[in-house]
Amino acid sequence: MEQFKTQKRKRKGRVTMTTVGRMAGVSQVTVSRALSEPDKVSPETLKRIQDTIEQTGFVPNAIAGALASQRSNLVTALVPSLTNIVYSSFMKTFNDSMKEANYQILLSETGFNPADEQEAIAAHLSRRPDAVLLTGIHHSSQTRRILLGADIPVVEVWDITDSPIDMCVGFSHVEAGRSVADYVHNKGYETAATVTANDERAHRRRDAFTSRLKSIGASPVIAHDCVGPASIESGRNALSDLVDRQGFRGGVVFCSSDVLAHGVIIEAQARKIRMPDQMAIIGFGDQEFAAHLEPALTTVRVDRERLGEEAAEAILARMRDEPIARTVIDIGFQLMVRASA
Amino acid sequence: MEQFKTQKRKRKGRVTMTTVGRMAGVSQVTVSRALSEPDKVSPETLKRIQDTIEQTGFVPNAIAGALASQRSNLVTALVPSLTNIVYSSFMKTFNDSMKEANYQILLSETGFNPADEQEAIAAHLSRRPDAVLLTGIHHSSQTRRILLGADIPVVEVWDITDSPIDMCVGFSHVEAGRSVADYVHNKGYETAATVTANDERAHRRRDAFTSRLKSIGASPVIAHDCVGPASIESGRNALSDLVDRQGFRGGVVFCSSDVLAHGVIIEAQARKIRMPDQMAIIGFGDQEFAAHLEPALTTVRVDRERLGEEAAEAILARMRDEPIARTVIDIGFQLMVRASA
DNA sequence: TTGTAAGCGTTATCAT
DNA sequence: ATGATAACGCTTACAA
Repeated sequence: MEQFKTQKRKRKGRVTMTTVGRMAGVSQVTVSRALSEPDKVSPETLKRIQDTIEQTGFVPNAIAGALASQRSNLVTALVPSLTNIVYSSFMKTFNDSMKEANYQILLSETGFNPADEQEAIAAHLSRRPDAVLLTGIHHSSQTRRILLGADIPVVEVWDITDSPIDMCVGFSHVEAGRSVADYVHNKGYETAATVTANDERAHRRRDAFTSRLKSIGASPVIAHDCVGPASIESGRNALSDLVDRQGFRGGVVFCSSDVLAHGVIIEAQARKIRMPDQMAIIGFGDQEFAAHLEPALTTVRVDRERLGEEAAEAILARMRDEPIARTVIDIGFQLMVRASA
Repeated sequence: MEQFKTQKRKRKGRVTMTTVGRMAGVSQVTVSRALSEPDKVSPETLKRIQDTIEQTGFVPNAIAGALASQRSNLVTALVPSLTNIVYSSFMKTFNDSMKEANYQILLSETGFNPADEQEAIAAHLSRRPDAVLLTGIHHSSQTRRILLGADIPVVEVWDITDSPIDMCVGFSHVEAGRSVADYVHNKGYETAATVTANDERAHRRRDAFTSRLKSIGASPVIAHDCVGPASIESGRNALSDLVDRQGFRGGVVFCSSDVLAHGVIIEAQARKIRMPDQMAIIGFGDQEFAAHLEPALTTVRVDRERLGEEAAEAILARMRDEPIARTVIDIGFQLMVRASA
């Protein structure tokens, strides 16, 4: 049979509001309205439009929508690592809260150096997000500048400062390190060691811990700094190093993360070191497993779920043009004393 | 008339290519070219434009660019969970590979039910991504339809099928379950139990494991199914249940993830059960810690890093309009035999 | 209730 | 090498 192309197709026959409208016998605007303000469209028209949409599988073009309305319904976020549960746990609640308000999250990993961050932020801003979440408070001045120029809510998390770019939700790493030092001192541990991942904030906790102990007059702290990221393996290696090469003979070990502490515990067990009397272990983060290790891990709890929610709430409040009560929210931390120290 | 136009809708002084051009004494188009094809612009003009960009902190509007060019440089991905290392590890390499090709990733969590997925996919497609990654191979027919209608590369990962929507990178969960069963049988373990998280693919591995053992003529497998997601805690509870309530007296335990297996090991240790002779443990996933537990965990390794890379490569090849060698890539799995079983 | 028209800030296509 | 002009597919006045 002869087949005629009855339709002249521009572009692979993409379905737009215009085509939907044509099929439903209305104008493009009416289709737009049917989607965003259904009340303002007569029931019959609405029905016809909805049927056509269903039938064609039409999906509105949010890009065009964003360009026209100057709102992208996009929020971008930068985290140091996509695979680290510490960050993904607050991103999860942040994501959930924002999704509820109909925002999508564009997530990227920040490299370690500020130049990378700047590039990443520019890439994000080119998508014209309605808000931005950043992990950490140290940013280049150029970064701050273009962020301020974007004129959108910005929330910095997982650390705290008096002078945020816009808003800030986090806690003091220095205070956390000091608190652990005080606990250790009050418990009467004679000697202390640190096991620290390669992470700027972990370093700050370690330094605060060490200098607090020093100022209290305790004996010098032995330090093992891991080369890479935290892992069970590097925790085990760390204890081996402390014991075999640095002459650590017992006392307390403050680890920069629960994962490292876990590795230390496994290694100590393998070496038949009794915990906590011969060796006490303190972690950081209070991850899910911390309470369920043997011995249960003493650690510092940060409410990451709440952090994500507060960050979302801060952004949403600003978007609603609400008066902002506090632009800096300290969610604090809590020492979870368990069997290991 | 023209006087009115000028007064229309005055917005905040956003910097656009037009304003940059005005400042640099060229037209908007030339600014666009300076950014995308610098060679086609005279060195002096280029310099002037670049200076102006630097000075104004201009960030190109990718939304407008995407609308005009019909390419978003966006790829969207759907994973079951943002916090599960299993998924984040292949998303990391996928992300890295795509970023290298100048794509950004929009990531979302899929709920458990297919209706959620459909909604999520529609939301993603509205951003007009240049490609889509999905976790899993089971999708509603409407989902398949709008995905096909989008006419972009689609890759389904972490499972395998002969009839992918477009392309597929993964492995057979059924084969994995069977392999473990064969190993268990050859090792001569008399009794077996399973500890399984609430996850469709984990169920398939469990069922394949159980029915293979049955067909070989082994004694029935005792099963503990966790309510929530995998965790150390649920692993410990699982073993308690198996031993205290289901009368499991030893043999081998096949866990649906290394995390659960870890919990089982901790509980077994706490109960002074000797491993592997009294009780052998097998995990799934070969996560970083598996090799470093005591006893080191026997588990099934899936090369998640490679999976992410292959998925990216598949998408990129299709975008380059290269002939596609295989639309289904089986990356397989490998039994890592260690001390625990 | 529905439609018309003017953007939104780019890229693509031709001219010059 | 540079520019004018038309898309791109929507939203937002404003008109009917």
